[in-house]
Amino acid sequence: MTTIFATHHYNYPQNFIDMKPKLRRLEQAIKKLEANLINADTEILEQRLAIHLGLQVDYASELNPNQLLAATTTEGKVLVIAGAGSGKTKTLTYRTSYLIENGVVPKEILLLTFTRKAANEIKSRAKALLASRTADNSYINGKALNDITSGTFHSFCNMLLRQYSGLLGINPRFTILDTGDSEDAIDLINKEKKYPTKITNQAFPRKKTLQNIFSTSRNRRIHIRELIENSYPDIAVHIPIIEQLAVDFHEYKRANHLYDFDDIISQVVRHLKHNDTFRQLLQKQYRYIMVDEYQDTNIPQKELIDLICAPASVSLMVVGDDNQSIYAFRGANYENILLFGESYPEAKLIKLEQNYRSTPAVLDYINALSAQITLGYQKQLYSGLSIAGIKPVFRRLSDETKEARYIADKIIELKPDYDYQDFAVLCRTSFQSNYVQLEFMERNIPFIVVGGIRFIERRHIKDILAFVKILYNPNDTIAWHRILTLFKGVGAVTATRLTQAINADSNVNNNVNNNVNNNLNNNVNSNVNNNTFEPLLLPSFAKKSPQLKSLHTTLTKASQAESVEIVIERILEFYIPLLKTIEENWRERSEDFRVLKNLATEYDSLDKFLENLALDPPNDSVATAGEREKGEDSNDKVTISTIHSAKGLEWPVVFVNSLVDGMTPHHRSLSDFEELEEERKLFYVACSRAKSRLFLTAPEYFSSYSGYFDKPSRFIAELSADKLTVETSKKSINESEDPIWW
DNA sequence: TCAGTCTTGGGGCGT
DNA sequence: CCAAGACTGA
Repeated sequence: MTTIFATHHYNYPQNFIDMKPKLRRLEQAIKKLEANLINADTEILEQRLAIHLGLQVDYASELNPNQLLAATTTEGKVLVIAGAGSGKTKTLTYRTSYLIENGVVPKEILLLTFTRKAANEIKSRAKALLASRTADNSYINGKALNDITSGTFHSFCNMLLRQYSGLLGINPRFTILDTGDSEDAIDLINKEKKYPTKITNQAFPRKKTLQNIFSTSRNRRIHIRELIENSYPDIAVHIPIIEQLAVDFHEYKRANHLYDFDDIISQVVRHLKHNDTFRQLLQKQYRYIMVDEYQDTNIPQKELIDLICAPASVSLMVVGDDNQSIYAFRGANYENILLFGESYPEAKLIKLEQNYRSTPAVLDYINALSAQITLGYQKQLYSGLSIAGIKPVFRRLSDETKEARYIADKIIELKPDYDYQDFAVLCRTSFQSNYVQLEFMERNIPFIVVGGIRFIERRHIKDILAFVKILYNPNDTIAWHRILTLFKGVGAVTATRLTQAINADSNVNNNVNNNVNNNLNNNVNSNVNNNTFEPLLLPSFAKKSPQLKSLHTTLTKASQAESVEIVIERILEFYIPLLKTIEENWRERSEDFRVLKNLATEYDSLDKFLENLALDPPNDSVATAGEREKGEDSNDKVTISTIHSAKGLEWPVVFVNSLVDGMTPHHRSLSDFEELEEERKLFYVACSRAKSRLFLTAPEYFSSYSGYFDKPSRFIAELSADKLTVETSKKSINESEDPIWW
């Protein structure tokens, strides 16, 4: 095979520990399930549809044979391998409609996805499908679909915890800790406990590392000791303290009605295991379960599904693409999809391989990438298009700025044939989008940024939300701590004491409230008794800062507000003067508050507001949100996105930049076989977003504290040369010679 | 106990 | 290169 680069130039290290035993087990599971592959057999399908002659939707003519097979296979356990662009959402939509048309009660359907957007899309498309044909004598109304339970794993479990709080014996008024909140909590506990963390020269890990260890340990079911010994050997001396801290952290969250992202899933799993009534209730209610993006589930999520689907009578269809598992860093376990046949020996396998997205030239490239992935179900995407299209282009440029300039040039060059919204620039890290953003600003190319530093992670937004959290859950010690330490004169020690004093009070109030009524509805669901904040006024605390009295007044006023928006308004009256004293760019930051207030108008209760911000955070940049307010709401913009955020989307013209070995694949994943495979899949996801044009670019070098990188990405280097066009300033290259730009 | 200064160490993707 | 931690003086 002729590769693009002479391989002797590029010796990419490959010193992995022996993966063979693990790979062999996975291979066997795959092989076993491959034996249960079912293919569209027209005769059988016709029979299947003939039984229901009165169907409103013409499934057979609107779906291809395998899509039809998937949509009409309604019983048992099924894995659908849906390649990129193979009409996965369409298939799920038609399957939903088919279930309803066959008399399945919408309440019995559970649809789990990874983004709320995907869930809503399937539901609303199915609704439209049925509604559009119900003009005459229909027996079904699209509205019935509102009763389908759909959402992300997190929103589903969050709903269960609140709805069944009585049965589960928990307080439904919990608040959700995001990753940053969890880190703060861990730090706080660590400081309070005063464990001997400095007895050796080896520094005690930071809160971020600790949070990561705790989360990974839970999501991958690895004991902390083992995890540290394998992945963080430097800090092994601290294992006993870290293990103790994990216990403390857990108890702290339970005591204060705090749930982090992992708790939301894991606690439901725990209750499902131990509470027979709860488990049977769910098994009885959800008879038809569909799971999207199954390759990205983690162990607790898989357990959740397995527990509900344990009875043979519960129908389960999981859909995914093992080539696109790119979330191992947050605990996703790519083995779930590969071992499906091991969990369900009777399971059937269906494959969707016809691609409706890309031209044959692009498809040829992504099939070649797919072939480089070591492990997975057999698949070969094919196109129905007869025109080959244009091969992907690879271009190397001297640095990141030139790379951005090249992208801008190309967009301007192609603009006559496309709209701005037809272009996307996909970056490995959100940081890399900065160069592109700068260049686009200079060149007046309109753009929207997806992913990256998110709105709710900004300090001032988190501050405001901390006030709201207190009003909702006065036990939210993390929020209290955050607010109290804003004041001059109040530090960690005073904040902790004050928080404890308040907590002692509100715990009493809470217990009373819980026994009486879980559904307080007088105002915006505030859980606050007026005396909850009394400790702020105690002379011993009040003398520390005059702000504490104002805080008391503010919280009391806000707790009586009649809408979420007014709650925010009251908080801002207090907070903005404070912000002026701590941030020079307070004016700039204040812009964000308008966005926050706008968001608030969409909610009529504090819990929905907080819940949605935590579980489905807005990821638009504030710049775009501001423009939208000003009325510049043209959608004709180039998308700049991380590859992760681009999953599931498509554009006619796609640019993937930073294709230097060390950026893509990321240098932190080079020494681990599985992580490297995931990087490869990430590149596969990026390339398979393109419909007709794909541009791959790489700077000459990339240097950072972690090293100097100057080889082109191995993912490009290892492919046969005829799959893409290498573009140079002099047009094409002479294959026998090293081009000057190497 | 707080807050300001010095030092070290970590930097990725996101529900 | 920036942010989080350690140190230190008030």
